[in-house]
Amino acid sequence: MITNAKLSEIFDEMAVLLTFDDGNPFRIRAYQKAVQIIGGLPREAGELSGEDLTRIEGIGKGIASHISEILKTGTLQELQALRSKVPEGLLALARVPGMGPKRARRLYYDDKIHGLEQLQKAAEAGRLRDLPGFGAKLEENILKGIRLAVKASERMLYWEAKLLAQKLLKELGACPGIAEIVPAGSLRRGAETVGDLDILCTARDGARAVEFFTRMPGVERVLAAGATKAAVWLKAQIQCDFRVVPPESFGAALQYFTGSKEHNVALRELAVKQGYSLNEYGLFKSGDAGHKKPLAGRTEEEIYSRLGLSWIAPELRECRGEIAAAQRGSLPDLVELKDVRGDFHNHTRYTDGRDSLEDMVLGARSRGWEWTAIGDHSQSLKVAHGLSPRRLQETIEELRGLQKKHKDIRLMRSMEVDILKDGALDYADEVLASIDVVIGSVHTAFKLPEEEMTRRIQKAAANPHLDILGHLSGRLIGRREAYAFDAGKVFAQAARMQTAVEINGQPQRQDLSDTAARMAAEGGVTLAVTTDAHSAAQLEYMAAAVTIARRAGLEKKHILNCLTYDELKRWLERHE
DNA sequence: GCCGTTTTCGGCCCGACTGTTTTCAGTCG
Repeated sequence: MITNAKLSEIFDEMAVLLTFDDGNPFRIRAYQKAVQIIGGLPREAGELSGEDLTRIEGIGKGIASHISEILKTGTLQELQALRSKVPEGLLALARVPGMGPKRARRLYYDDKIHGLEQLQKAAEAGRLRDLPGFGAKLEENILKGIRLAVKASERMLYWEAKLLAQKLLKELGACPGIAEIVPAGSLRRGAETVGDLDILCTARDGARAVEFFTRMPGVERVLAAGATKAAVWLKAQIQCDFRVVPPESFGAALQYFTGSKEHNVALRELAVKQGYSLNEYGLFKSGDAGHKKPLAGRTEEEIYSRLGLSWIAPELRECRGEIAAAQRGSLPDLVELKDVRGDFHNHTRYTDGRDSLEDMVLGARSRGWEWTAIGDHSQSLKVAHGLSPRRLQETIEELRGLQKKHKDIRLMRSMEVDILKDGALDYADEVLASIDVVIGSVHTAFKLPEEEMTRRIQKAAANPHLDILGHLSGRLIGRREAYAFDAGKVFAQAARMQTAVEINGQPQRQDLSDTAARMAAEGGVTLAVTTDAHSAAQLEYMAAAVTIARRAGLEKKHILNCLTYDELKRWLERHE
C-alpha cells in the first residue's frame, strides 16, 4: 500500500528536482502545495477515486494522474527522468546556506564544480571571487556555509526547541524598548521537529532590538542583521530568526511569521481575490500597501475576520484545507491542555522510571488532574525490570494505600504490557483483569514483515482487556524508523473493539503523528494523550501530546482523557 | 501544475537582507 507520506515524499522530490530543471516556479509551487495537502488528508489517497481527488482544492488532473501512476507502478516516470537529469553533486552545492539553485547551477555547469569538496577547494584557492556575480565576501560566506551545511539540515525536536525558545525569550525580555516577544514559525505551529527558531517582537526602535538580539550570549555567529530583522546561528546549533515590528503590526507580523509558508501564500491569494494586499505590516486595500494605514493588523483575529474567516489556530496552518473550513465556519473546536483530566501512560522506579509511585501521584496532583493512571512495564521487558504478576499485585496494594492518603485525586493502576511476537499480551487474562488500564505496546521484533506485524497488533487489539494501543508506529524521531504495518487495518480493528490509540508525548516518539491521529479519528477511533513520563517532571509532556492532538484537528469528544472519572470508569467497563 | 460570477489562457504573495551592483539578482522565509 502506498501511503500518503510516500506520495508526499515523491512530490517533494519532484519539487526539489524541478527547481533545478524546469524554471517555472508556479509548477514547483503546485507540487509543494500538493505535498502539504496530501500529507494532511484524513484518508489514504489510494482509497480515493480520481474524481474525489480532483475535487480537493490544489489537486488537479495532473497530480491526480501522477497519484494513479504511483499507485500502479510505485514511482513516476517523470521523476526517474528528472533524477537522471539532475546530478546529486548539484543538489549538494545548493544545500550550502547562501547558495541557491541559480548559483549552484552556474558553478556546476559553467565552472565544473561537481561537489562540496571541489567547492571548498575552489573557495579556499580564491577562484570563486572573480566569477561574475560572485565576490570575495560571497566566497567567504560559502566557505563558512559548507561547514554549516550538514548541521543546518538537522532539525531539533519540538520539545527541545520549545525549551530553548523559552530561555531566549527570557533573555530578550531584558532588552529595553521591547514590548511583546513571542515565538512564531514551526514551533508555534507545534511541528514535531523545528528547522529554525523564529522570534517576533514589537519595539519602536528596531535597530536597537536587533543589536541586543545579535549580542546575546547564546549567539555563535551573526548571519544577517538589518534594521528590522536578523538571523543568527546559536551555540545550541540551530538558526534563530528575529523580527521586529511596530505594535500596530503585531498581529499581521505574527500571522506572517507563524506560517506555514503554504498557508500564507494561500491566505494572500485570498486577500488579492478580495481586493486586498496582505503583508507582515497589515491588510491593505490593493495598491495602498506601504503608504497608507492598514485596514487590519494589530491582531491575527482582525486579519482573518476581515478576510471572512474565523481565526485559525496555528497548529492547523499547514494548508490542509483549514482556510476552506474557516470560510465555512466549520473549524474544529480544538482540545486544550486544560481539558485533560489525567494521564494513562508513565513509569515509576519499580521499572525504568526515576520517581516513586507517590512522587508520580504528587506530580499528577500538582497539575490539577482529577484522576491519573500510573503505569510500569510488564514482565518480559527485562531491560526495564518489568514486573512479575506478584510484584505487580504489591504495587497495586501500595497504590490503594496512596489513594487513602491522597483523597483529592482518583488513582488507577495502568501497565504498559508488551505485545509479544505472536500478538499475545505479556500477562495472563486474570492478571490483566486486575489492572485498571491496560496499554499494549510493541517493544521487540520490530522487523516483522508488514502483514505479520499488522496481524500481531490486530490480535492484541482483539483482547477485550486491552484499553489503549501504545506508541503504535514505534518510531523514534531521527533514530529509528516506524516498523512496517497497515495503520488502516489496525485503526479499523481498534474502532470495532473500542480500543483507544495513544498519542504519546515523549519528545522523540510523538507517536501517533498528527496525520496518523487524524486518520484514526476519521476512522472512529478514540485517542488517548499520554506523557510516557519516566519521572514526575516529565508529566509536562502532556502539553506535547495535546499539541499533536490539536494538529490532528481533534476535539474533546475524541480524547479519552477528557472524560470525568465516572465516565472513564464506565468506558473501562465497556466489555463487561 | 492549478484555477476561473470578468477568464479554458494567462495569470499565479510579498518583503528584507546581502553582495555585487550603479539599479538589481539571488536567497530566504
